[in-house]
Amino acid sequence: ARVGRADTRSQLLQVGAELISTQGYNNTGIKAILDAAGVPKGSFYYYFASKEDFGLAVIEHFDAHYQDKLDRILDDDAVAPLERLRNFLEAGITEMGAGDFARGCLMGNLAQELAGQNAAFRERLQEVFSGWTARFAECLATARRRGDLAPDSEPEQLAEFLLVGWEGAVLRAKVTRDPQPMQAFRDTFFERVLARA
Amino acid sequence: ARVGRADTRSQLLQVGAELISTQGYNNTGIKAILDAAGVPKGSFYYYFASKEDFGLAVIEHFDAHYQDKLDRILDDDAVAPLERLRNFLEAGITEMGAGDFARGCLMGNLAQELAGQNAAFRERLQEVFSGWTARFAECLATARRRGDLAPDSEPEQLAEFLLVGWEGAVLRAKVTRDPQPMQAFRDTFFERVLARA
DNA sequence: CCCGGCCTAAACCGACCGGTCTACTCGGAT
DNA sequence: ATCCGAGTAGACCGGTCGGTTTAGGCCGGG
Repeated sequence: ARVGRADTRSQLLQVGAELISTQGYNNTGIKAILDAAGVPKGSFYYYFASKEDFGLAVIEHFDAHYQDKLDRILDDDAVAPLERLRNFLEAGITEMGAGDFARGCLMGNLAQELAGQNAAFRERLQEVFSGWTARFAECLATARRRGDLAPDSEPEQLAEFLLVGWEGAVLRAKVTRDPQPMQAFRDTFFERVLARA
Repeated sequence: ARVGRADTRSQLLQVGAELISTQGYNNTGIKAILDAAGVPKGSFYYYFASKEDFGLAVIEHFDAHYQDKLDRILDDDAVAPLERLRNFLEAGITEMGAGDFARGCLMGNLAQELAGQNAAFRERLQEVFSGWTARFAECLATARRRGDLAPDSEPEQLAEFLLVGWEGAVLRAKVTRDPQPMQAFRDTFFERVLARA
């Protein structure tokens, strides 16, 4: 039973992540999450102190799973480092297509809605984004070491540029409803930003 | 009186734009807009059929004013075209600072919250973003004609890249609460994307 | 066998949501 | 002098919001 109960918590986080990434945080009521998960209200406030506490837990939950994805793609030693980055972007395009280009990046959604107003969310999101850029930078540094990037390239700067541009491309794709902005960003990034060897 | 009344409408749009750009669309109630504007509820539904209708009018209102700003900066013949683009980015950084990096881009906010769910908003935002990239592309084409950009540069592609990256930089700045992401994007964009002559 | 705590279950709360409705003010045309 | 419509004013509506409370089912340890 203990196990089944722990599942209730993570099921709420899972369902919450899906609803928030499609509808946004403010527009997703607790009741909607509960209904979608088939869980009564009492359970929600047993596991979470408030909606804010829940939202922060959703970030935690999402980030943990996303780290696994980054491990799988960006630490794949069978693939050249720049190709790993390309695979990461490709995976993002596929995911966006799977959600009909209506979902977007959960962390981006939360940042847009809450970073300006809520310090706790802002600080946690800052950590998540910093973590992602660190992973990109790591990959880019490896590429530079192999000579796939010019020696004067700055991995951290390029990594931040990638994160920022990619989030923007995802946002743009939500508006166009097609993969074109993401594909165009990917191509321009590789051809005009990274092309330097 | 007729004039004073027309002002009520645009005052609602103005106040609405401010509140939405700081709090988001879903999180901004009509009552909050009314209170901030000192206008009773009856007037709101006299001028606007619904909150959605109001939101679309806010886009219209904002876009019209933004076109003026783009005219002033991007058509400034006294300045070289690439410098005009730089001035545009600089103005954005200044504006973000004036709002303590908590406000962000109104169109970006609306896109993030509504593009995935509401077709009317998505289509209108698509037009706005297309209009902006067209202005950027125009400026970039002028630069290419002057020889400030390599002849094989593609203005439209670069313009889309700029829009996307800039929206992402604004989002990132909301999280870091400082101008660094926007400055870094600007520098990398000019040094590594446009540098080619 | 029964106790005590984990967890479910849902009725319930005040506040607030978007939206409706009616009463009213007031300036200009007749 | 009157009337008419533009626009103001705000009470009011059903529904939903985030959050609280009370009750009880389930299950392991004594």
